[in-house]
Amino acid sequence: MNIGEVSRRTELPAKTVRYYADIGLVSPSGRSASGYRQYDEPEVRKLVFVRRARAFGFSVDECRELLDLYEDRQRPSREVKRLAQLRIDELDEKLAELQTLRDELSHLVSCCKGDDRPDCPILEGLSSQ
Amino acid sequence: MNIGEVSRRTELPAKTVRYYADIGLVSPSGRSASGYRQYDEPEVRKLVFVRRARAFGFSVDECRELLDLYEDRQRPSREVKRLAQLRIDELDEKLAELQTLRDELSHLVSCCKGDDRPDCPILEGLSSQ
DNA sequence: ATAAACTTTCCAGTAACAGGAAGGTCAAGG
DNA sequence: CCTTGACCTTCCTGTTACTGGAAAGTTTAT
Repeated sequence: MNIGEVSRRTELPAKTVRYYADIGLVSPSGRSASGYRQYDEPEVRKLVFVRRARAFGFSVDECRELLDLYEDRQRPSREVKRLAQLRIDELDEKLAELQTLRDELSHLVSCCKGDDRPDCPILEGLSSQ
Repeated sequence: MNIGEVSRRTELPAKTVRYYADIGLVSPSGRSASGYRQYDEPEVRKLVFVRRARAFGFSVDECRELLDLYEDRQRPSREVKRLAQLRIDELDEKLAELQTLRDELSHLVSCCKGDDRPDCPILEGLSSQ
C-alpha cells in the first residue's frame, strides 16, 4: 500500500504519516524498488490508534508508550489504566485553570460598558492588581 | 534601569524581556553607552500588562493589539470588549472540547479493571470505533 | 509520447520562548 | 591596579508536532 492509500484509510495527512515514519513512531513495512514507502494492515491499525490517542490529547511520546503496550499482548491492563488516569488528571487541572481564566475575564467584560468612551475596566484589570 | 531590575519588577525572565524587545513588542527606552538595554517606568508597566494578558491566554499578537489600545487614551472601550469576548468564546470552545475528552477517557478508564490481565478496554477503545 | 497524479528528500516556518556558549562591563575589595 | 563576581551582550540550538513548498523521480492513463 502506498502512502496515499494509507492517508485515506487512516484519515491522516500523508505528511504526518511520513513524519511518524521519520521519528520512528510507525515505520513502513518496507520500501518499493523505487523507494516508495510500503504499508500493510498492521501499520494502518497502528496509525489509526495513534490518531485516536492524539485526539485524546496524548503526546507523541505517550503514544509511543501506549503503542508499546498495545503491541504487547501480555501487558497488564494496570499500566494502561495508570497512563490514562494521568491524562485525566492533567485534563482536570487544565479544565480548572481555563475555567478560572474564563470567569475572571468574563467578570472584567461584564464590567465594561463597551461603548465609544475610553474608560475600560478590562484594560484596567489587566494593568493593575 | 537594567534588564535585571526590570526582570525582578515585572516578574518576567530577562530572556523573555529580551525576546519581547527583539520582536518589537516592548522596546527598551534606550541603550547605555556600553550597549545595555535601558528601561523606564512606562516600559515596566507595559511589560506587566503583557505578562497579565499572556496569563489570560492572549497570544503575543493579541497582546500587541491590546497594548495599542492600552496606549491609545482615546480608544472606545467597545474594541477592547470585543477582543475580550472573542477570548472568552475561544475559552468556552476549548473547555467544551476538553470536557468531552475527559468524559470519554474517564468512561474508558472506568471500564478497565486495571489488574495483571492483558485485556484492556482502554486500548480497545482507542483502536476501534 | 506526454500529461496527470503520485511519490521522494530536503529546507523553512510555526509559537513563545529556554538553555547555553563566548565574551564584554561594572562595582567592590584587597 | 587588579581581580572577582555579578551582570550584560549576541548568537545558535532545541522545544512540539507537524505544515508548506520546491525540485525531482515514478507510475498510470490516454
